[in-house]
Amino acid sequence: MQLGGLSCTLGRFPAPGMPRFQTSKEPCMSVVYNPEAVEKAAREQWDSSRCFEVKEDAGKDKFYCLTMFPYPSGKLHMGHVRVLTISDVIARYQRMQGKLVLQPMGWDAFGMPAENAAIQRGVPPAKWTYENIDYMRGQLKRMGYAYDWSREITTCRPEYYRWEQWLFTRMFAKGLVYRKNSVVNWDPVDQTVLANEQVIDGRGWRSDALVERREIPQWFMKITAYADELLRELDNMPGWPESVKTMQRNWIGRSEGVELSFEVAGEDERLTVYTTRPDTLMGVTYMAVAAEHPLARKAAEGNSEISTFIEACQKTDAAEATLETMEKKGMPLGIDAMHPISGDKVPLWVANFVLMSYGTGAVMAVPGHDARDWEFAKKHRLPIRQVIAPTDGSTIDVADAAYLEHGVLVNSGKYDGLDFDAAFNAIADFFESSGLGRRTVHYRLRDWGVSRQRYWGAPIPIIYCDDCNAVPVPEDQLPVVLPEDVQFTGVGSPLKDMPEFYETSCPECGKPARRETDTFDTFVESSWYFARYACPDAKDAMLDERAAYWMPVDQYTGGIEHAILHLLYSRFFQRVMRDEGLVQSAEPFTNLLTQGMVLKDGAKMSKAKGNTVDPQALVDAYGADTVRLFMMFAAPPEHALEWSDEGVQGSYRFLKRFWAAVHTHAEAGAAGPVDPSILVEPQLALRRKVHQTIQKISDDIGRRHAFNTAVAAAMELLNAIGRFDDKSAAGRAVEREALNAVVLMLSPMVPHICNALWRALGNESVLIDQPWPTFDAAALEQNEIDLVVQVNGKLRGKIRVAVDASRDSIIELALAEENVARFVSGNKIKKTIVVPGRLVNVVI
RNA sequence: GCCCGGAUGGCGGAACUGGUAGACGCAACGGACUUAAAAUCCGUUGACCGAAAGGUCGUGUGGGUUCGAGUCCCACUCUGGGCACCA
Repeated sequence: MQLGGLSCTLGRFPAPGMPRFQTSKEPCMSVVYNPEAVEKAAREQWDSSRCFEVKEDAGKDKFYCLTMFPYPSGKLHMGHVRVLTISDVIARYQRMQGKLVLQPMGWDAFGMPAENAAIQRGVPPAKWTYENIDYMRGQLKRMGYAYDWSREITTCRPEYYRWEQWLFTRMFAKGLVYRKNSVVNWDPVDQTVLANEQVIDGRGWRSDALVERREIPQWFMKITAYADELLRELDNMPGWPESVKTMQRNWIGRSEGVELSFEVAGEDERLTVYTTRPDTLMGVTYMAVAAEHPLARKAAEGNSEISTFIEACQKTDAAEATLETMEKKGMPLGIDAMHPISGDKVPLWVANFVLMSYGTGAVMAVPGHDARDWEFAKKHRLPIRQVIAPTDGSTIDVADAAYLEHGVLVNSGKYDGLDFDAAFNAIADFFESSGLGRRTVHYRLRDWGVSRQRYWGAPIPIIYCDDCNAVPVPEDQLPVVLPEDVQFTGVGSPLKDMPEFYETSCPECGKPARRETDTFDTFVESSWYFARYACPDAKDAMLDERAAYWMPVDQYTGGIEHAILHLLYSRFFQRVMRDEGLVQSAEPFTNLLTQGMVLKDGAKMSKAKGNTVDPQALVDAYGADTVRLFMMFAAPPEHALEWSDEGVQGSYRFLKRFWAAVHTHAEAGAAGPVDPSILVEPQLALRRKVHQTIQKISDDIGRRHAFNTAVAAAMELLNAIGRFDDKSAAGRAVEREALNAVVLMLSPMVPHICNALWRALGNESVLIDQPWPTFDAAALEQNEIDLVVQVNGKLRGKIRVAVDASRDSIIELALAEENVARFVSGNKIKKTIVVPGRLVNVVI
């Protein structure tokens, strides 16, 4: 971004105060808008009164307003500014509604970027993180966000993460965590585990080596134990966007199906598969197993072609998107399974798209009625058999494409003629009665793997003992503190080279034992921080009774990119905490606002892409209010916002006009209260506009969260005030009421300038404690309104009618309108539609 | 590949419940002020036809429903997000 030129023209603001307008009462106020001075004064006022620090008060309506806390990446970026401003506007608006508003801030402080910085610049992750936090905290304060800083949380501090270690041990006791093998991306050159993000086109980002799938033992949390509740409760969450709920429903992916087993020639163990389409069972023409499947391994022993293929299968990363888009490859194993009903031989293949860790590691293939199976069968010339026909009797050819709909069974022996439900039940019954299978409910959702082979994370509180196996660290030995003074090289975790960290004794038998050196996924910290803000200083418990007061969060705001993982994990943790007796509510977030991303050059702003825009330069040039205003005005909050450097000036210009309008009015002297009974038409019109605008902005902010149209409405009103030229006492009273309303209504968005303008208008009170303005219905009343007249749906004229005009008199006026009459003349009117208050449509 | 969004002037967007498409702002152009520039103020600005009145077209593409569609339905195109180790 090029702001060098800007600072030349904008860096030299006129010195505060021009003698002509200076008053002794407000030394830094003048008709020249000086954002730096105005904002500093407001900040000092808020800081010294500590007005955003809140204490629980059972007698008051609480409002917990929260933003997804930032990762301390170095400095604020536009995405932060956008979401934090949205949340701040809501918080300040709710305060004006009389609520006791909690708006806390903290740091999602563990994560990979700190390790990357350590590798690149040799700074220890802890030092880098704490320095970033200090810098970014300063930036947030400069933006004027209404935070209760006394509740600040930093997740890399032991006093924070000790409680998630504690919860983990509680979950261990309840059987909600377990250890199993799972796949990671292994970089064979750097000898390290890579994040999916660090794999580019199947190669390690630094080493450029082909990444391998490797299985290692890892800890899992049983989120699937809550799958059904997490799914069902979505139906009772009206405060969440439908799109997010739909994404979560699909992610959880509940399906009802049948688990059934096939006999394998020469094997004792049967091969089990899960299917939601048992009705297509007679169409199975082959089966596929994962490369890691024991049957594949066994077949590879005497066959170098198969073992080469299996090796090749493992030379790929573990991301689902990769698996789904890569070329589907497979090889026959030379082993046959037996079809459980027909007894036919079904060839067994090994395939690269089947994963051992998902489900049973084996699938039955019905190429006639499954798109992926169809493609694979075509490629490998496997038979495709039609066993389902359309219910409407039409014919299809499975040689052209798989038929995916439910239908009637054909070519299925005794099951022929059955529909989906009947066939499902008949075949499920067959397996259940023969003991070879059973009906099951299956979830796409998998248990949450929380182990990370990284240094900069919270240590997993487990001790491995040769005799006692994996033992959780006892509560009185928590926290397991992550050493912060380490040599970080990037090859493996330094914890693995620190005997002083991992050497310990078994809590159960006392023998020498070894600590777990893996750390938690950073999503663990972000899955409960919202509750900890209620009682950040609680020493003896994860949460105390204050959490019951503040939770659930009334308004949660964050990026749509978190629609699934973070929000689902948080919903899971909230339930774990509930079952531990720590909170009451099952759901952590009552209302969710997912703000769109700030894009630059059509892509998400990220350090990795190098397309970030630094808000600091804008704040330096124009002040925080201009940046806040622009972010609110540029787009509705849910939309992606394509960043453009232009347009910020427009917001700045508006604030200058706003400032000048208030001061010009105030310089002219006092103004009394409005007496509606003596107003005449232009005064009534402005007053009507004022109260219309109050009505609109209240709805825009309070209900719709449409901050962009709220700003537009305020701009319109200010334009109307500018055109209003009435120096009479009544005129000045109306203008004063109008300006007071604009200041109040813009104050959540641009709080600093409004703080100053409120005083300039002669108000002695503190702006942030003012109630939100209410509109006067009497001021909205009108005698006449304009209606649009259409002929056959096309706009042909406008008429002005009395508000209470009858339908007949409206039609009469409409037909009399000159242009309308021209289009109607000589035609028979078929019908006339009158939409009260809007339009007349004459159909000819 | 699968799931969830989006597409409206030169640009960001408005139109909330199917009822005046383009509010508000940016940019551009013209004018005022100025020695000049910046800042500020005033005006014009969807395309086309017309002297004007007014008309025709127009909300990614192609169909449909309706008196009336940016909005609802069907089929596409392009594009953003997510896909379990970025946060």
